[in-house]
Amino acid sequence: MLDSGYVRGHLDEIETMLRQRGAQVDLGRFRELDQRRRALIQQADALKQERNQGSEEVARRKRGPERDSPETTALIARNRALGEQIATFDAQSKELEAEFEPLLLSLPNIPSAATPVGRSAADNVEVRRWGTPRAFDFTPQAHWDLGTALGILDMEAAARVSGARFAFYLGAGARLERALANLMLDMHTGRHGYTEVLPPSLVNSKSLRGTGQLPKFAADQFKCEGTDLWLIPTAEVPLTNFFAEQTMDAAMLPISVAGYTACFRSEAGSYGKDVRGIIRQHQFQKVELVKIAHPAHSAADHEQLTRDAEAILQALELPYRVMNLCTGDLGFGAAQTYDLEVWLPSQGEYREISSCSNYGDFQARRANIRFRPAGKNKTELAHTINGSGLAVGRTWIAVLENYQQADGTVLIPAALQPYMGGLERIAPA
RNA sequence: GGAGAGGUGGCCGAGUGGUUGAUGGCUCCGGUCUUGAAAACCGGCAUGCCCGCAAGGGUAUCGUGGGUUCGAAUCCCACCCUCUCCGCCA
Repeated sequence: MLDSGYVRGHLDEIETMLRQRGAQVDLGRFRELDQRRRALIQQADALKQERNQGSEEVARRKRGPERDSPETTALIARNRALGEQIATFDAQSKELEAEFEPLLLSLPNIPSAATPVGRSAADNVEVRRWGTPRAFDFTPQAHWDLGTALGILDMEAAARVSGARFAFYLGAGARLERALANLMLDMHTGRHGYTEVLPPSLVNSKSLRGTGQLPKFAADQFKCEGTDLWLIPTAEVPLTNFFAEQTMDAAMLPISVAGYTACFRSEAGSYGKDVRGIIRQHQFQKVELVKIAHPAHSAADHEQLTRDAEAILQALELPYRVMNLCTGDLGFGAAQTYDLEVWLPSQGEYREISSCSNYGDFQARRANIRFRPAGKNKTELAHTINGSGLAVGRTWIAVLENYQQADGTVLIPAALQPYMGGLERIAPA
């Protein structure tokens, strides 16, 4: 969420920003509601002041000889009348807030200066590249063919049991998922200084509002019928909201947490080539990294978190590149985002496997995440940063496709073998 | 799920209708003292919104939402959460 006073003072700038994002938001409506709202507040507050002074006067009289004088009675009557006027104003105010607040909550974050201006993913800027895509002397298979033939992936069963966009992982396939998650968590907690957190998979709507999924993106989430509970679309939601309504000591920043969870996204619709396989699922597993940062250091912390995610790809020896997302491709709440894209041989291109974003104070303002600067008593909004470290399902795909052999077997990357009970190769059962 | 107790500021903890945004303590910040530190002492220390260049002023907030009242942290209702006991369960 943006600061409403800031928006008021920077309408032109915000308009430019929205255009660069390709967003459609009616700022004229904002201006109108904001003006009416402030006028209403001024009138109501003036009446409330009058009433409060009246009540104090009544209290004073009640203690003295005038306690039941006609003047006192008249004063009480006048206050009652004021109360009725105030009630009218408050009702109007409430109605107006019901439109104003969602409008404010639906404004996306302002891209940071480090974010390139552009229309779409085609305008994202490549920052660096690691590894070289392997040269195949045979036509590499897609992960769904490989996985099905190896008996480690069963999408037909998932369609019967759950529906489209779910998967069963079997045998070495299930183990591979678990091994990847363990490798990632071990590296992040052991070498990168993150504290492991196992959060709830269901959160309330307040938390989703805190991280920015609500109110705008309700349709992308799964909600549990008859409750205020939602399946988390990413561990970012519980991990970030863990710090909601909290005031951190500046000396503790940045706070780094990592969690492995299932993620649930409704994402109903068609995605071209992604309708096949497990690139896009209603449920996938992910290791998520979250940092609560000092505003002065959040850019550096964002870089570090991105490097931490990259370290996993390097450990697995998977070729990837880092993209600095342009304004047109930037997520709703992000000020700057680095996407990590892993090489997928069957598609002959780099595909997103992690998204590392600095949110600035956008989420912190919604969730009220504060810190107390050293030497000061005043608290300030913290910055929040998060990123996948990594999306385990897509890492599973990358391992299968990049390590496949001509005979249809898949070699296990050296770093992963200890997590696979020493298994060096996945072959048909 | 049932019964009981309770939710107050960064933390602990007073406060059952009228200078209570809230006593006191702790933490923290500034200062005095000290070679330095500690201790002691003095002062300061919640947040949102509105007006204001600012100083400052106003308003709202004692789990959340309603209600009663001239006036609510205090009374009433609903909901949420925590704790204790029971039930159920991995």
